[in-house]
Amino acid sequence: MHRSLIVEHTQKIIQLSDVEQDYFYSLLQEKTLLRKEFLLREGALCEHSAFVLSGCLRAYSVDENGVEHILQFAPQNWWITDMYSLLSAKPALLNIDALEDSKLLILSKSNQELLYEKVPKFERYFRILIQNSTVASRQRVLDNLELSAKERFAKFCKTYPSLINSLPQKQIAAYIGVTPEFMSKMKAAYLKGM
Amino acid sequence: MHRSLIVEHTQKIIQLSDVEQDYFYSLLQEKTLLRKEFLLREGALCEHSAFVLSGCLRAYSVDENGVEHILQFAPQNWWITDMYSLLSAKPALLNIDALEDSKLLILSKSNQELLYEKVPKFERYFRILIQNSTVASRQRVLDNLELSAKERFAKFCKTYPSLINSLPQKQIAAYIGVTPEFMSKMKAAYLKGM
DNA sequence: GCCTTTTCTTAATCTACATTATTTGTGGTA
DNA sequence: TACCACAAATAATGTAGATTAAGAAAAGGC
Repeated sequence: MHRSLIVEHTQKIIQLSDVEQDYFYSLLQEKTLLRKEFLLREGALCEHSAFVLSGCLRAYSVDENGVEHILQFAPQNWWITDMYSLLSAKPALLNIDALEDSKLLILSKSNQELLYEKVPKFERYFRILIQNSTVASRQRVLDNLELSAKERFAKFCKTYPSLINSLPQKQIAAYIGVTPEFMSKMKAAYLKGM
Repeated sequence: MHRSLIVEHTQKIIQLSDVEQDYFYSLLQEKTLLRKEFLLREGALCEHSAFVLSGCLRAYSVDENGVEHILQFAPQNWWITDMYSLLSAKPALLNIDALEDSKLLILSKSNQELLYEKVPKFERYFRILIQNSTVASRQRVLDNLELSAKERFAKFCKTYPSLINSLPQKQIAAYIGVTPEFMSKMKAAYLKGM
């Protein structure tokens, strides 16, 4: 069942034979992460990517005042990693931890390279995922430049309707770039306007 | 000479035979863009990527108040496109124009697909470029969340020292996300502190 | 089912940066 | 040589969102 989730995900992008599917799956390692447990800590070397089978993770950094800023949420069917550390082999700038108990499939960097070598189609699979990720993060840069906090909040609600109800409000505040206090204020104003 | 610039660029990432180089180059089309001329306008379909041989381009969007926000500068040896429009075949959200007279090599979407098919190594080439672009834009999201305008300015100076002197100050302001007036103020304070 | 910890709300005050307006400098061109 | 469009500097005023502080509500752990 775990297997079918990730296989379905790849099949949306590339066509794999049964043998290729088996080989891919053999390179993955199951892992359970409890709420608040870390997959990666700032300063460590990131040597894996993780595919989320259930639960939800987040990637974030902590600024000099101890405030957390969230780069990415990873609910079911999302990949998450510190791509900077993974590619450059330098210490991670990000923390990755679980917002709730989660099940993962781990792909190590070396297995990923093996995969590219043995099944070159995966170059395409990951290229397309990364393309989508680039489009999204570039759009987010623009959103931060041109939208007000209220507009970013409204856009988040529209883009990730399922996350709005499943995540603590303060986590969403740390994603859209406002304090929890201001987030609460915005939400109150938003509800009043309905 | 134009040819050697882009060939050198690919050779840093993948190894190509002479035949493959020739084939790649045959899919490219030279183009000159004068200062202020557009490569792409918001609302149009983006069907190309461009490699900059000389000069400098920028990708930006215009908000509801008519203010420009710059997503990317593309000086020599950079690729630029509206990846969202290119991939989704939906109208572009970005404008791309030249900040100075520029020479480009254009790769059409259909030629890029042909290239992937004929020389699969290019899957790797573009995957790696896009990975780097993702890392950079994700880091920029974090910078916008956790750094003050002054810190973003200082970081820009460190990251793109050559652009600081070649670009108008107001373009840099539109990139780091402040008004030209505040940019001027910051610069004065920055110079006083030296 | 209780206790602890975390999350959310409200409100007063504060500040980084925007807005508006005016002035000065500068390369292109007629 | 003067003109014009555009880039940059300076300064007064305005505001979105931060900070601080406190109490209320909800959720997790045992």
